[in-house]
Amino acid sequence: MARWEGNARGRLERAALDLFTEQGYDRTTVAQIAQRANLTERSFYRWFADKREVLFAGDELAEKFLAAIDAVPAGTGALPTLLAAFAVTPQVLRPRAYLCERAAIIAANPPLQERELIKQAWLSETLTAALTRRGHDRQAARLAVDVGAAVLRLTIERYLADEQADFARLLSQSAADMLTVAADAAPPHPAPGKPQH
Amino acid sequence: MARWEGNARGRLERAALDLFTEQGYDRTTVAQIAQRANLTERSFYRWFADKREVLFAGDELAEKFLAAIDAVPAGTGALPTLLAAFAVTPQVLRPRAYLCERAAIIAANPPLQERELIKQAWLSETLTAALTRRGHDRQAARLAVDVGAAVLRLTIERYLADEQADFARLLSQSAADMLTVAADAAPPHPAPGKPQH
DNA sequence: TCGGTGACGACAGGTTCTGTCGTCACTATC
DNA sequence: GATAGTGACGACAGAACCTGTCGTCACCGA
Repeated sequence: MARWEGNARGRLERAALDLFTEQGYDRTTVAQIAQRANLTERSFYRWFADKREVLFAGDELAEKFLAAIDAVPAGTGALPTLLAAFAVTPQVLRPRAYLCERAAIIAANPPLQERELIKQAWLSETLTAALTRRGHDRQAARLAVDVGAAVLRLTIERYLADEQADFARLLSQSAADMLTVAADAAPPHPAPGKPQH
Repeated sequence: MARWEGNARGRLERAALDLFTEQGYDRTTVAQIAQRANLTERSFYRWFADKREVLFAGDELAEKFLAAIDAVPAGTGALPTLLAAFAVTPQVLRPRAYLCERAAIIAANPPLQERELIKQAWLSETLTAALTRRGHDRQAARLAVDVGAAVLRLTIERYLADEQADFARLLSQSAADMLTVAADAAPPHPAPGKPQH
């Protein structure tokens, strides 16, 4: 047979991406993916925990973020720390063509969206833990991560929509927009130390 | 047989919750749930799309939020609109005992967490659409929803942790905390019209 | 030369979920 | 009342996902 060709994992990823694009996610079976990669269904499950995971391999983004957080000077606020870390995103971003093909597949399939969301949730918890280790209060850290994630989401949306965009510039623009939106919430209960006129 | 007992859906929910608590989510089969409810496996899938959905029925929260948004005066900012709507949460919140049992089951099972996340994501999109219909810019609406969701998450966490808590009070406290965290993000790039001293 | 290790195929089996069809209770209408 | 329509249900078959287990083959170090 076709054993020992090497890079079995990569062959499976490539076969899966192609088949998902050709005939849709739920109309392709794991057996088909394995067959195209010259492997058996059983071997697929040795490399990936389940059918969806073949589209979600790799934790480089989280690792980059954690390393970048470590590089931020101690004493920096939680949200500024995150925004500084997010600036490294372009270093690990795949080419736009790949991102778009993958995004189209995920957007069309609820099971894949579930996996995407749980990965994002895991990233949020990882970042929260990192901030907590740096001395931030747990609830404040989680709040900062959630707000930071909102900024990052908007930044990526704008980045994918604009071929020529500069990531760092979009990031600070989105942060500014977030500030505008957030400041709007002051009226109901005035912030301490900010007496009404 | 036990046909026509009535309230088949409710019997299935009760049986599922009990079995999940007794022996765990993945050690209970759909056939077992159906059997305890005096039904067949096939009937389970007539009431619920899949095994997980039995824990996630009901959209009262989203409906309440949408109605509350409609009641907010036109011209109100996106985030204040959301925070005002969130104040109706206690009206549809189940008893703490139920929430805790359910939360324990979900916390112990990744597949259920995925379903929880996708329901939250659906709620976010629903709220974003509602704000957009009210004339808000789409990106700004999404930003407000994400920030609002962060506030709501923190509020609910505090609410469940404190038996005597008043929801409205916790909500405005969390909003204030969010403002504190967000304002911290100003330094990197000064907001327009806010010259540095 | 030989034993250990890792990748793989082959096979069996459990569980989830869907399609299809026939049955039975309820209801409306004549 | 007889009749037809509708909805809930059971029974059966089957595809796809995922796991456990075992034997085989290539590679690597002693």
